[in-house]
Amino acid sequence: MTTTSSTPAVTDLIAELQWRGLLHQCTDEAGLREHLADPANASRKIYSGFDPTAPSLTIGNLVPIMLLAHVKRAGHVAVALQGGGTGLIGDPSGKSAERQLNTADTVAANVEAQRPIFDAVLGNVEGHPHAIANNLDWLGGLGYIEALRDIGKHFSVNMMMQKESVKARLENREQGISYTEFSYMILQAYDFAHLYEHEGITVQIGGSDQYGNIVAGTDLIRRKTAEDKFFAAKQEQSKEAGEVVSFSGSDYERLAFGITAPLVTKADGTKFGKTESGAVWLTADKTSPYAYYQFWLNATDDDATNWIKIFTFLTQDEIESLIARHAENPGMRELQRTLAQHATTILHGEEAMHRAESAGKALFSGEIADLDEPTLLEVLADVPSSDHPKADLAGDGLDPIELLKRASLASSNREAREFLGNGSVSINGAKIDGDTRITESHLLHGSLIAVRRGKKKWHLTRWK
RNA sequence: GGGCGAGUACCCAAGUGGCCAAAGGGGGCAGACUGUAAAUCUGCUGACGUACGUCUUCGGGGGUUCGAAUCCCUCCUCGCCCA
Repeated sequence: MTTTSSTPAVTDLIAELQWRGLLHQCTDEAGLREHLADPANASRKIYSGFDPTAPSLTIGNLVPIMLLAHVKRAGHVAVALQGGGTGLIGDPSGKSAERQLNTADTVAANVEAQRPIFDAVLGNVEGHPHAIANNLDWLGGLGYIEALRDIGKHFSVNMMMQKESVKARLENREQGISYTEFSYMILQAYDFAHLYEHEGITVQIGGSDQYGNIVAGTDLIRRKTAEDKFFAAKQEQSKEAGEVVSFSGSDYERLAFGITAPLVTKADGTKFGKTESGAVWLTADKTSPYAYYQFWLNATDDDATNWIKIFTFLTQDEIESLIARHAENPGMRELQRTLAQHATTILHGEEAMHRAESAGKALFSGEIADLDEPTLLEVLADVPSSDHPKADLAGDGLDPIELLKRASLASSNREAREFLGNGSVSINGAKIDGDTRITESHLLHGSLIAVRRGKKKWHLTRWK
């Protein structure tokens, strides 16, 4: 699906981000508009950085990835920068306490584990092929003396202490901040400068908590790179024209730009991307496509209204009419369903989305008894399972209390009785009570019994 | 270093000798309703037992008492005030 057609899906990146609610701050909006619209440079290179603090990324990190996707759709080149070097230091932004340093091996493994996520999301977006870089490639060999002389000289400690990420920690006497984390900003700024110099990357995007780091980068570029290249060119140009050399403020600003996206929130004020069972991850090993689909499907009306703009590529018209239809008949939950379908497809592909969708339909209706064996196994693929001897079902059969304990759906006899008394247990979709004996007649396809407790907790038992 | 105050279950919080496995709220689990929602209502919520019950728990340790979350001693932690 990757194409390089001359007419991009999105003609104005800034406007696109704006209506989607993805534009929070910009270092120089007018300048950036001009920069992106320059017909001589139709394709700008734009990057966002990702911290390898875990072997996967969470749904919160999806926002800057979606920003990169829009970059690509707008005909520019999207670059995902993995922080294999900066991850060894630790970003204090948004952190109230000093962090435990990860080992180099852990960081390297995390970088590897996160990489497929970028290909998964960006790979299917039309536009110029995206790129993935790792800042360990240039930070790893950076000498301390060299860094202090070439980079550190451009940073005022006074300015650094004013940055929100640092200030918060300086004001907190309990926590403080180590020199290591204090220096993080310098490294991230250096990344931008390096990418600017060597790769021609001119725009950095990120979450709103990254604004300080991003500005540090544009500042460094102005001080470091600009003084050599830009002004030499300008001087040459002026000499030819016989003019007196002069620099205006805007000359400085037009070199590199930063955009941030707002922090995605939930209408009820709780943290976005958390469920009862923890964070929502972007890899199937940590959050299955089924669970991922369910996360989006369970969005409230207000949240779905905001999120569908952020996490799908549907057009403004499509979204507006969808929201209108939803307002007429909210019970249909077409809005949530569309969000879940598109978001799941973007990350896990269409096939996985369909599987997740039909699994959800079967599991929530409870109508699984009539499914053929392959379908049943597929529907229950993400559900915990266990093996048991078939002989236990012979004769009188098995006590349902025992079954619940074996399926880890109850932790004691007392609890099991409570659930059975509540009418919250069903087998193969049919409710049972404490008197129901589990026998061979309950077996589906000769070897399977699906147990459900409550609405959402399933367990598959296999009998041999 | 001195003075005062506080530490109770997953969290907040009441309880100041027996009626305390410990009020109330939150959270959690489950049921009804519903849109796999929100709101609402109901039940459960230390553990184990069908149950009269048994065991463990009110910062740690020790003591007084027939009996302690509650009284005494001591230690620890936190907060506020003074040095």
